[in-house]
Parts: sequence; C-alpha cells; structure tokens
Amino acid sequence: MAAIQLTFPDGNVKEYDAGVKPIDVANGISKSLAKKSVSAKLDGHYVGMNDEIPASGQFELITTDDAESLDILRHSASHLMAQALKRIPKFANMHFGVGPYIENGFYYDTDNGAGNQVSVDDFPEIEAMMHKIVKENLPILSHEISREEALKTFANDPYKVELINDLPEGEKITVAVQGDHVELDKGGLVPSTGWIKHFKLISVAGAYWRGDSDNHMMQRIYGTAFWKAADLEADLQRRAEAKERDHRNIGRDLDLFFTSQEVGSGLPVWLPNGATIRRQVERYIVDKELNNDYLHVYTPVLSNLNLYKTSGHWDHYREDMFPPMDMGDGEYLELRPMNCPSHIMVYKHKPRSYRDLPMRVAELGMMHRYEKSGALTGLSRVREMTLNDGHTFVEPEKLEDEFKSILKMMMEVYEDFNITDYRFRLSYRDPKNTEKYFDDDEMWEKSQAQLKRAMDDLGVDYFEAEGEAAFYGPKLDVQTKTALGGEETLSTIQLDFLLPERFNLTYVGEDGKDNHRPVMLHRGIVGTMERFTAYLIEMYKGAFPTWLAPLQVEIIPVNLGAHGDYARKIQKQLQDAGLRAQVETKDAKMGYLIREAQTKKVPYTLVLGDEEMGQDNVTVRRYGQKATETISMVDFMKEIQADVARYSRVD
RNA sequence: GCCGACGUAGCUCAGUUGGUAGAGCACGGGUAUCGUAAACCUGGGGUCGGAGGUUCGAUUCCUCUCGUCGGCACCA
Repeated sequence: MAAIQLTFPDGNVKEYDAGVKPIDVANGISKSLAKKSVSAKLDGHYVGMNDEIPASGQFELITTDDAESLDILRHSASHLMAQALKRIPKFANMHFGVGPYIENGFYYDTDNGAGNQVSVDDFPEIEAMMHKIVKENLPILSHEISREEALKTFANDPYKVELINDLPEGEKITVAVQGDHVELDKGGLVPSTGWIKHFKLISVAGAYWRGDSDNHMMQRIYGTAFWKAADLEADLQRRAEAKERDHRNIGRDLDLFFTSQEVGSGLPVWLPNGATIRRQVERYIVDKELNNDYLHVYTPVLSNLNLYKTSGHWDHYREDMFPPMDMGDGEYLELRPMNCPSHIMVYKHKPRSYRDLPMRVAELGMMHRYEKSGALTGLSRVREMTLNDGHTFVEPEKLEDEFKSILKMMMEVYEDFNITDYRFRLSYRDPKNTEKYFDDDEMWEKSQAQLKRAMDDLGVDYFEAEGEAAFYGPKLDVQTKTALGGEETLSTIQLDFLLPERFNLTYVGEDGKDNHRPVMLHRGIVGTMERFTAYLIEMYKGAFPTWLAPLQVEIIPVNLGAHGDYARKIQKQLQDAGLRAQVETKDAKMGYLIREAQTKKVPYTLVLGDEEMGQDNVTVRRYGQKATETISMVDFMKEIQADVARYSRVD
C-alpha cells in the first residue's frame, strides 16, 4: 500500500494509505476538527470529501475557521436550493444556469418558462423543502465524468449543455451528486447536505443568461447562508438596517430632495436642506481647486452637436444622449452629456505655450444623460447632474507628475470628508473587445503602463480591471460602496491621448515650434454633486458634521414670549459668525421640540430660559448625547467655530 | 432597455365574494405656557398613478401606459 502524506490545518503531517477518503481523514483526526472540516483540496484543487485520495499529492483540509469555508457553504446552499426546486412539482421541469457563491451569499439562475416564474411567495415552500433535504443529510459525492456522459446527464438542461459544449477539449468535467440531484461542478462543497443549516432566500430578480443583454432573461434567486444561526440573524438585521441608511429614505425624512413624476424621472429637486449640503461641498471643492491652480470657468450646458461628433461621444454614446434639437437652419444643438469638449474649447481659445502648461480648467459642469429608465436611482443615477469636472492639459513628459498631484489632492479631499472605505481600480480596455475603444494598440499599452507605474511609484494599493476604461483611454477609478452594498465610482482620473488629436490641440514648445501635442487628464474629485451627496448621506446616516449640516443650531426658547428676544439675539450672533441657526417658534412642549431637533439630527440644540438669559449663557445639547451643559455664549461660539473649522479648512 | 414586484392623503400603511375610502404622523384652528425624545380637543385634505375596456356600478377584474423598488444590462 502506498502511503500519502497529509498536512492538517494545525500543521501536523500524518501518513495515510492511498484510497482513504477526506471525510474519514477528518473524522480520524479529532472530533473537533472533524466538525470543522468542510472541504478538501489536493494540489490546490477541490476534491470531494467522500472521494478516495490518490497516492500522491499535497492534501489540505479546509475548516470552518477558514474564510473560504463560507464560500463553500454558500456554493453548497445554491445546489441545495436547486435540488429543492426540482422536488417541487411546479418547478420540476425548471432549467438551471449557473449557481455560484457571491460576496454576501449565493444565487442560482433559473428558467421555469414564461408565465411560471418563481416569486418570493414561493420562498417558504422552497425553504421548507431545503430543510427537508438537510435533514436527509445526503452525502455530496464528487467525481469526474466523460463529456458524453455529461451531455447525457444534462440532456434536459439546455443551459448546462451549452456550458459543457463550451468547455475546451480535454478539460476535466466533474459533477457533484447529492441523492437524486446532479450538478455540473468544479468542487468546493460541504461533505453532505446536513452541513447546510442556516440559510435564507432573499430575493428574485431578472438576469441575462451569461450576462449578455442579447440573451434570454432568467430568474436569479438570491439567498445567503451561514454556519451559525446568530450570524444569519445578524446578516438579515444588517440588510434591514441598510435600508434605513439608504439616501432615498433619509433624503425624504430630512427634506433634502425629492423626485416627482411631474418634474420627470431622474430629475431630482434639491430642497433647501439638501441644497445647503451641496452648496457647502461646492464651495469647499472650488476653493480647494483654486488653491491648486485650477482655472474655474462657466461653459454652456447646450452646445453645437458637432462638438460631440468631433469628440466621438456622439458615435459612442448616442443612445444615452438627449436627442439633438433641430434649429431648422442646419444647426443642431445638444444638451451636453459631458464637459470635456467645452473645456477643450477654453484651451483652444488662444495659442498656448509650454509655459502655460499644465493648464487646469475646472467647472461645476451641469450635464444631461438619457440614462436608461431601469438605471435611475435616487440621487446616485440621474439624468441631470453636475460634475466637479476638471481637465488638465499637460506636456506628455509631465503626465505622471500631474497624475500624482491630482491623486494627492483627491486623497486630501477624502481625508477632509472622512472617507476611508474605498479602493482604487485601474481600468483598462477589454483586450477581447477592442472595437469599443479608440484603435491604437501602442497608445493603450503605453498609457496603461504609465498609469500602473505612477500608482506603483506612489505605493498605493489598487486592483486592475479590464473592460472598464473610457473609449479614449485608461483611468483610475475610486470605488466606494453604497448603503445597500453596491459598488460605484466616486472619483476618477482618466488619461486621454485621443481628444487632443481629434480637436487638434497644440502648444508652442521650448523649441519654438507650435506643433506639440498636449495630453489631457480628465478628473472628477468629488464626482457629481448628486452621487457625492448621496454618498455623504449614507456615510453619515444623515447626521452630518457641523460644517455640512443644513441646520447647525436649533434654538428653543423655554417660553416664546418671555425668552424669544433673547433667542433671536443668540441667533443673530451665530448668523453673524456665518452659522446656520434657527429659533423654534412652534408653540409646543419642550420635549416635543427636543425630539424633533434630534430626529432631524441637528448638531447643536440650545435651550434658553430664565436660567440662561441673565448670564448670557446657553444650555447646549449636542446631537446624539442626552447630557446637557450650560455654558457662556462666548464658550459655545468658540466650540462651534472650532467644530466647523476643523472640517472646512482648505489648504 | 429587460425580468419580476409594487403604486390608496404630504409620509407610513389598513381596506376580499365589485356598491365611489380609513388610521397614525404631518398640516390648520383652539385650550394649556410647559426646562430636554411625542400635551389635549378639533378641522381640512384623496378623480385609490394615468388612459381605455368589462359591468347597472370598478380602488377592487382585464388591457395598455407612466412611475417606483429589487436585480440584470448600460455607465463618457
């Protein structure tokens, strides 16, 4: 008998006879480890827990202590769900696509034919069937089969057949068998269905087969699973709380903005409170840019359509642009979908010299995009938006320096807003789909390498993504998470060698020749005011830092008649100092007014009565605290000014 | 745009064999003038998203349409 060396999670190495099964190995070690072992890998590839181990190779057990085990559990849960569905008569003939684990759970793409879709109302029945199969504790067996066998096994599942046919010739095909259910599967599963105890189906939604909108749409059933009941409970709790954090809900509760059918879809109206937050952000970022040698301009939201034909945007994004306005004399005007051509016109207005470069043009530029109806979401995806836009025109050899200086400014801004949860994405073109992009392989190779080099020089962490570039060049995107877990781009820096060509931009070099071509950098630091505000709302859960808060100080006179004048005097002092303060004139009990100030998340609430009036004092209650403190107005003024100054510095 | 669900007062939501609607909060009026998370009384407010159809009669059933939500696709 050949002996095989097995390395265990605790580092121990033991010898076993070949032919032993991982599940026996796990059981043989110790009771505690056996309970924790969920899957096994041989030479880095998953093997079934119930399969025999061959005579050679490096073997490792994966236990519930490993983060990977949660993926294995969820992957197994998706199979469990598929098996349950097949056992329910009305889903007996359901076809299945793919059923992977994802970040917060798993899904399975299903197709039960038109008119027979799965609905959330079916979830209890499906879950009950899943629990039944868990009780049966069916062993999950994994083994290799031939292509012919595979095609025979899945003959009734056209999606699976397509997947099998797409596997390269010679590729190993493995299946996972649990009782009467067979899955096309690469492995990474729990030993038996009894391991999957704590799960919940979450939602059902449409999804194109293989992610292609030309393909048939399937029903994607989402679920999640955990090892412990408490973890599942906590996760469901988190999902519920995320809704409270959703900027659309807070926006309504705090009167920040609204959208209405009368105004139009994707066209939010900013109410005074939301407008204040936005104004603060706008003042901040414009000041910041002016201090970084940006030239702020105003350019029209409406321009000649030819501008976008020249830039190439018309060709690439016509579907998502508002239709041109035919002015009747051969001229077509277009609501601009982006600001670059406008800023290019600023550059082109006069001959430029290398001494003028880098030239940084910036604007809070309003633009319009006809986003598809299904994409519209609150403030984060809209049809009219104002971008904190900027374009730098730079000598090619200074490109990396300029890139780094923009990134530096971006990180300073993030610090001022306390934004810490983000990651950098280097967005390259999709090498398999190059017709979407400007056709110049050398340019792409070079600029993508430049981008990467600049990031490496700075020693900043990033990840790379193919197919995320703009048509004119690669970019650095800053990816953040929304309350509901979606990822979106907040800021971006884009390299552009194309538009300077298209618009024939030049500058006079040191050599006196006027045929030098600048490079362009497109950048948005806080992105669009809409999306950035949405992000801030969710990040702060509506409890804004004082410098951003719509109302900073709520003043409550104990008795409006007796203390109203004093309240208005205090308000005046605060307003003269540039602060946003309001005297509450509603004739209600104090408890009511305090409650209102707290639910509106006002940073400071002042209560003024006999005890304060004589001594020029205020009694202050800070947001989120129950405690109150009576201090002099002078001290309060110092406190709030320090509070505001801490965030609103521009350097 | 696609698949599914939903659309009743400003907001959150009730409203079943089809007989033109109700609560709480909010808002207006009144009483009380109150020291840190909801005083009490009272009033107004709805073409039940819109259009068409079936019916003696539609918030309810059907069709279309607009919008919202969950995803997918898209995102310069």
